[in-house]
Amino acid sequence: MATRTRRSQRRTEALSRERIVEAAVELLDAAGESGLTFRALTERLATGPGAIYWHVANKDELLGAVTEAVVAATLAAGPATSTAPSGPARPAGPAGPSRSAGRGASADSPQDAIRAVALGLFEAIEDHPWLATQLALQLSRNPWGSVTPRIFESIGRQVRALDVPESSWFTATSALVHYVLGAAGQNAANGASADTDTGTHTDRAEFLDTVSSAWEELDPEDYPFTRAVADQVRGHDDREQFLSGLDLVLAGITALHSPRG
Amino acid sequence: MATRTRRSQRRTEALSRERIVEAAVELLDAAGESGLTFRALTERLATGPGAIYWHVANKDELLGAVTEAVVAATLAAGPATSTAPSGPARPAGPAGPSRSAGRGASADSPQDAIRAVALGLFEAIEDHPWLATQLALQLSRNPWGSVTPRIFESIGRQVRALDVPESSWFTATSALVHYVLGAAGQNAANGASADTDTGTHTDRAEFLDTVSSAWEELDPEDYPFTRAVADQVRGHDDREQFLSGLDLVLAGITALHSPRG
DNA sequence: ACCTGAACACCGTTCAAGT
DNA sequence: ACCTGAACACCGTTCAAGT
Repeated sequence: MATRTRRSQRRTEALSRERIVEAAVELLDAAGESGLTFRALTERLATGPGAIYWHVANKDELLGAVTEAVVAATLAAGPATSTAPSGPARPAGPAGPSRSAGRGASADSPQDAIRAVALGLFEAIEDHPWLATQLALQLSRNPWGSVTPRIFESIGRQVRALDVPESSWFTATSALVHYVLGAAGQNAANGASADTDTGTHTDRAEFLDTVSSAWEELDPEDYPFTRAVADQVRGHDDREQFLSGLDLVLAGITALHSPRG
Repeated sequence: MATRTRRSQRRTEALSRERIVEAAVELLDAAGESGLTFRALTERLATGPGAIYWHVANKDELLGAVTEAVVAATLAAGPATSTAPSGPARPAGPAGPSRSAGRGASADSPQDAIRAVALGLFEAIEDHPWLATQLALQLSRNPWGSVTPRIFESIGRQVRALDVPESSWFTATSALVHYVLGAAGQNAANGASADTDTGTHTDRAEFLDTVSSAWEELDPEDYPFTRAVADQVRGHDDREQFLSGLDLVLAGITALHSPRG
């Protein structure tokens, strides 16, 4: 239920690949991965399945197109021009005071530029939790598609600007991309995670609390580290945590490669 | 076709959760994610769906159990008892002094221990490509399950041994875990990747060649970096590449935290 | 307690037919 | 060229019924 927003312009616009992709994003955002079905799509677009299949080969291709569209928009725009009122702002968190601070102004150092790209992807995944899985699939299964090169390029250019020797470009860029996508993805699904056998989590704080508590109850013999770390899970600010990890990888790159530590 | 291996002990053993998990792993290994269906499972186990549902709540729980079983076996065993010397040792980055070297002998430094755990997961994903996606899902959607703590613990203990200050345990361990899972996952699907609109790839060398060629044909204006890096993709050794990236993250950790660089 | 198997609701995809 | 919509094969899941 509740999946019946807009249904206005039935035949105002003709069907097109773009309109299909747009509708698919809306369905994914509203109901997650399982919300995107050809049934729901035909209903929303007021057509039959055949019409959609004329513009798109199959569901996999549609998911690819959807992912590419969101990534392209993200990397073109940079991080949050923060789309106005999407929910109750951000949890704010104790986070850093200034940090990359600069909103409008483009980053000045390569490190800052990488942070900006990373934050852009982080926020895109935050807004579209389904994106994490799709990106992982694109990266591994379809590296010749356009989304992998796009992400690689936007981060790799800055790696080059870091004066990393060319022989290490691929390794350094890969490490950054894997961290960014992994960490952002982990953060993602939490927000909208549905019910599970453990209970139902409405908001993120409660979710983290559940995780933290579960970890604290692990066997002290087998899980001393995880137990010790459980408390850090509870209070942490996601964005902060994400950027700290990124700085770790950046530090590794400069430590191994930079002329000057 | 060809999915009809063993069908011997129809009623030799009673149905059990373990037998179901075992059969599920076999199906996943043989035919990938889409190969695991309750139909195929009932056929292989010579029962009806109801019997399976008596031991397992639903497909998600089954996938969770399957993932946990493989991870538990992997982390208990350590990396490849296996497959002889694959490739020329390590690139010997400038990093640590002695490097691991040791095969049989359990790792001596925390870095080596982390490399061992990482390699174990790398190889598990290599053997079970479907594991990459499942692990990502477990990490993000189900961190209170047992697989997340298990991975976290095995890597985190070594982070602690690295004399990282406690306030950074979570960040450092997260960065490592994300890198390991992301990089191993990227490597994974390639091996068995089926056909796509670009063609059909039987073996890995051909796959990499396709990717490399596709990247070389990108617009020089928009993708200078990716084009420049395309060649490195072709020749590289996966394991090598994987360990280099890991060393990058390790270098970042020691650079930021270690009493001694 | 454990298993059977028919049945249900739903899914991606096809295709002859229309305009 | 673009769209319709019935139909197909298949899926996860349920449940009355058996032992």
